[in-house]
Amino acid sequence: MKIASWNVNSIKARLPNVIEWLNAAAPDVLCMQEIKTVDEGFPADAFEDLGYNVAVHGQKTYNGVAILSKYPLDDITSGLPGDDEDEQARYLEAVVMPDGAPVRVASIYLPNGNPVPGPKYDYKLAWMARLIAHAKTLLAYEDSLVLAGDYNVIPTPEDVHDPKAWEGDALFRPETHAHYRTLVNLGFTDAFRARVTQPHRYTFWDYQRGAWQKDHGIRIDHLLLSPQAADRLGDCEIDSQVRAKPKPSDHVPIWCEIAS
DNA sequence: ATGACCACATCTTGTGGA
Repeated sequence: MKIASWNVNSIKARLPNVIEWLNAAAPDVLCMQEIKTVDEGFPADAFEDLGYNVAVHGQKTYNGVAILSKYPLDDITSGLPGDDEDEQARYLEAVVMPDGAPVRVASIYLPNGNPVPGPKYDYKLAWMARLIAHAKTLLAYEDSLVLAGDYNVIPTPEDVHDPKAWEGDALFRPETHAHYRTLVNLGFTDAFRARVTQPHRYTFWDYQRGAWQKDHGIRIDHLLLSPQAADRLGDCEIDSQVRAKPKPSDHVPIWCEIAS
């Protein structure tokens, strides 16, 4: 099963790009982030026409996540558990059954957290703490689990063009790294790093300052695998060339294969 | 040339993104 994650930065602005990529890459599952629309505004028909089932957790203007799947989507959870007051649509989870064995998939849009310090950074760290707590629950199921999404975390200095320029940023701060390591150390495998050791491979290039042309990027979109999924990991790649298309998102898709 | 983006809202400018 091929599973992908892509922060599309508005599904309405990006629909042609997303359809073109789906036709070329043919993932079985696509987790999308920053769809920037309510559920009713999501172009589900366009994806159903391509053979996908659709689950959406939308929000007006900001955030919003979705999952497309060639297989039916069951046991759907909308919103990250742990805070009933949290209105932001940043988490959607579902179970797919490609061949009799369940694969649980989550589409994650982790808060950016800038500026630091401030309430946005406090929210980021609190959100990460909730994700850690929920991930513990999910790992206890001992099924294949893929936490896919835009983590807004640059894991190491090798994952950014100019580490010095990012010192103190919410994506690269020590507290951010500590939370991210706590999550990974629950037993997850970073699918990309399990397959590609080459440094300076990125999933995001800013629209500004010619970042794409200069390859000034950051690696912040990640596929975290439970042990059961990691045991079945095949290829993992970043489809960087998507960034060179007309009207691109500032993020590109990352995908991996999970064998049956 | 030391700058340069993009998407959304009900808008001609501010906010948010990373």
